Amino acid sequence: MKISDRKAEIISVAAKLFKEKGYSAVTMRDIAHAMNIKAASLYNHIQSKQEILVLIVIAIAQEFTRTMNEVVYSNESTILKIERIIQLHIDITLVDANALACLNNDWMHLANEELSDFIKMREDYEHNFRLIIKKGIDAGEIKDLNHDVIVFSILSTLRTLYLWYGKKKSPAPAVLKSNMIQVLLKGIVLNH
Amino acid sequence: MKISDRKAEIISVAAKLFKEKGYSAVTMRDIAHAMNIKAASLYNHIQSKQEILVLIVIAIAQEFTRTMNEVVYSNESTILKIERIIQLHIDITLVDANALACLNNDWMHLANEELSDFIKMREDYEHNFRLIIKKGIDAGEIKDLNHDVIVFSILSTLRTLYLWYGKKKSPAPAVLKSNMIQVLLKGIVLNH
DNA sequence: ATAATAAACTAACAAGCGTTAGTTTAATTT
DNA sequence: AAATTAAACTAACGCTTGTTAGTTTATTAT
Repeated sequence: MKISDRKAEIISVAAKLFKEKGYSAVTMRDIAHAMNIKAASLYNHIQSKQEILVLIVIAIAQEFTRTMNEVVYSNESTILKIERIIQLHIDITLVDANALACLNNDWMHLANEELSDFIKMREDYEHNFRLIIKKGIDAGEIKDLNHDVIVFSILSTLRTLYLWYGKKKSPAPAVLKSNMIQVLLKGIVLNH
Repeated sequence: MKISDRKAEIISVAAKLFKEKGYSAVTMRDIAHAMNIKAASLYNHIQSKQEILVLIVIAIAQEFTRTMNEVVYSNESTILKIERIIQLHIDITLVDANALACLNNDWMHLANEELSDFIKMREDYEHNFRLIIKKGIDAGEIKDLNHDVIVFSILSTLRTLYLWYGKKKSPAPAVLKSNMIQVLLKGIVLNH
């Protein structure tokens, strides 16, 4: 089941519109108009509006899941694991900020297996990240603060990166990464 | 122009539904059904679906604006200013998590003056927070890192607090505050 | 040249949308 | 008791929604 160029184009255009107005507020006629065709013509390439959302969201969710599974049980230090998760979010933000917006805002409009699959993946992702933090605390690498506060402070920053970094892509990715490591791991106050 | 109890109830119920599915996906019949009345009956209390959104979003946006204006030019230290902003977000999250979700996800469905007013308020808020950070860096209180990274790392954490803290309200607000100050200002790595 | 295919089109559908008009019911005020 | 009011109701409106059916057009393969 390969995805044709035209189908990929529809998905890309739809993702951009979904980011701007949300899945429910975007009509098939909106998507068609953005491609200079009629709404009915979209159905030569896709099966339904739902399918577009599924293809946008699930692909990215799987990419997050795959890398997280690779990181969580590796032999690296906690710091290095977190750095790899930061890198993961930056990479995906650079490649597909629009799809990330859909994943964050429109996942609840998935249905049936896709909805439960997504929720499972999201729960696992948070669970694994919490595991990394827990082990870091046990190993004396991370401060013993409330786990939720640590987990969601970092995750929410990474998850909403697309909101401000998606458009301008400044500073350069490498600078962004090192700055985020500084801010998220070592804080922002100067100790003198 | 006072808001009657019943009108407030509609706004509250709507905010909860908007949080779950987004403004566009929630119908007037959904809201009515959640109140055990018919959709047409809602119009005895409100003028339109739009008005509900406006009342939810603008009230909270103004509260953020008011406190930020109070903080930004005060004579406190940068650290204390940031702590007051953290407190502000925690307070509003505790009182009205649903409305915060609307503000974050559905503001783009505002129209006309309300839309431009909101965008102005949001820009001003970010601008003022950036100003706090800048002055903190100049004063040698804050590390000289990329301003956007600092601003959005903190803001995105505060803005999405409702996602995980809204329901459980654990840890207690005071603990949450001190932990967030720790994490956001001093980082999470142990230095030995 | 002919056939086959991909991808656009027009027209229309049933369902759902926000909203309005007019009416009924029940509580409160005079 | 009568009048007023608040807040529900039924019924319907014009419009938009996602989607289907059948047709036309242009490109590619034989």
